[in-house]
Amino acid sequence: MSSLCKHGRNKEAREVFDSMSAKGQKPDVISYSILLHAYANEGMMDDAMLIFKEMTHKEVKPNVVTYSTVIAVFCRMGQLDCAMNIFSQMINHGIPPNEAVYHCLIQAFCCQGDLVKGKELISEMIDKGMRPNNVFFGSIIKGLCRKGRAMDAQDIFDFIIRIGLHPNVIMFSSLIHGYCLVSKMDEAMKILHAMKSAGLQPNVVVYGTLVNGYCKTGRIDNALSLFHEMSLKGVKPTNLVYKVILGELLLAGRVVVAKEKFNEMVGSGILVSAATYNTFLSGLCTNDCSEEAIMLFKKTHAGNVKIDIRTLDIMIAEMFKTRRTEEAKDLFASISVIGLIPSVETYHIMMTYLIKEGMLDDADTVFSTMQKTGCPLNSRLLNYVVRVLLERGEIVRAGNYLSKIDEKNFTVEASSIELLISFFSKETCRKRVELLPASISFLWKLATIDTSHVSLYPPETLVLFVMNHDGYATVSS
DNA sequence: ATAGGGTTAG
Repeated sequence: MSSLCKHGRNKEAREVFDSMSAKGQKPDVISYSILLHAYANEGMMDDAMLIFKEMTHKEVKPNVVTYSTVIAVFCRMGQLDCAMNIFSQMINHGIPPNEAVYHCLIQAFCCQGDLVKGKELISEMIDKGMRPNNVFFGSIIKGLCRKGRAMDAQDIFDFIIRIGLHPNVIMFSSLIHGYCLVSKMDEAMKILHAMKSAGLQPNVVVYGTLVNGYCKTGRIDNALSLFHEMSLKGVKPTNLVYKVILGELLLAGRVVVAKEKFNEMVGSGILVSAATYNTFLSGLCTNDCSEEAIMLFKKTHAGNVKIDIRTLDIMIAEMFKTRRTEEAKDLFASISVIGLIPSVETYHIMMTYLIKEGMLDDADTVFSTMQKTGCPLNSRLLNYVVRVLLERGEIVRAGNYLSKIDEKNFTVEASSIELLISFFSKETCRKRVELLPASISFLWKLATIDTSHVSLYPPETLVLFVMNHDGYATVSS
């Protein structure tokens, strides 16, 4: 039964359980507890409670594990009063609660109830001779911090120091993270100092948390100085810390420093993830350093720098933007050679730029390749393609992609409709409306009626056309 | 069989 439950096969476990009863065997406390726990784990709280009730009927005495599981069930459902009832019940039945039971309750009271009651229970368990450890408190502090309750986490933190425990690096970093989450960077820094005073050496997670916190609050120079302090202390920044700081530097337009940091990272020999590399490359591009990005990309293929499909997306787009159409096409062609798979985004970039370059047949070829490879089509791509085609006056091709939208039951986005309307409002283009697929061509009349928010078309079929505020057009009759 | 630590994710 135990192994069945472990593999999520609760139904079979239940069958084993039932067959035991059928054979006249009386399931023991452990069997009941296993089943109870399995149900609780799957969120089937009602079934779990039925098992618990069944035990009392069959006169199987719940033990500490059974109670603990039931208490956990109530705590998870946020029914703390019920949890406390079970807690009293077990004490009345002469079963002393253990650490697991206290942990459940304390965690629940601290994170979703009364902090004072939580602390009361902590004192109670200490009085009973149990020594809650750092792991135990760590999860409570994390739970509070996750909810943005850094001050309450601090309260518990101070409390455990008062009762003579020594928080470790992990607990300090949890609390620091808690303050970072609510943008209280000064408080977070106080904790860093407290940590140093306690004789603990901040590690890369602590520094990384703070660097990230400073970045997210726009205090990039503070982030940089911590970054510096970290290196001085011999704490090696990880790829992720670099990613955070590079992203932020480039967002702030600090290209020179970003380049320094990038070179430093590559030079240090750590593995540079594709995500970090992409952050750097796209940051360069948004800071008008496309040429540099392209040069870098061409030389950094090997070594400790990883690439992924997103890297190629960025570079293909950049090559188009810098009029390197052939190189863009070559790069696209090389994707499968490198062993990567183009994403919808890749196809999106290829098609829209090819159309903008007037290479319409190439764009169609890319589209059919996409269909052949089974890459899932999305509405955004089709709408985008329709718009760039319309902008070039390519009605027939736009019509083809509009039919695809229809076929797939996607929505024609409001901006696509707007473009259709403004295109066909031009006297010279009006007649070309018949080049559109029938399902779409009705739109041209809209242009002559009303292009604002609500229009009625055509009067004889009463079709209501509404431009939603979320940017989608809906047509209903 | 019960509770059960940390930072950044296009």
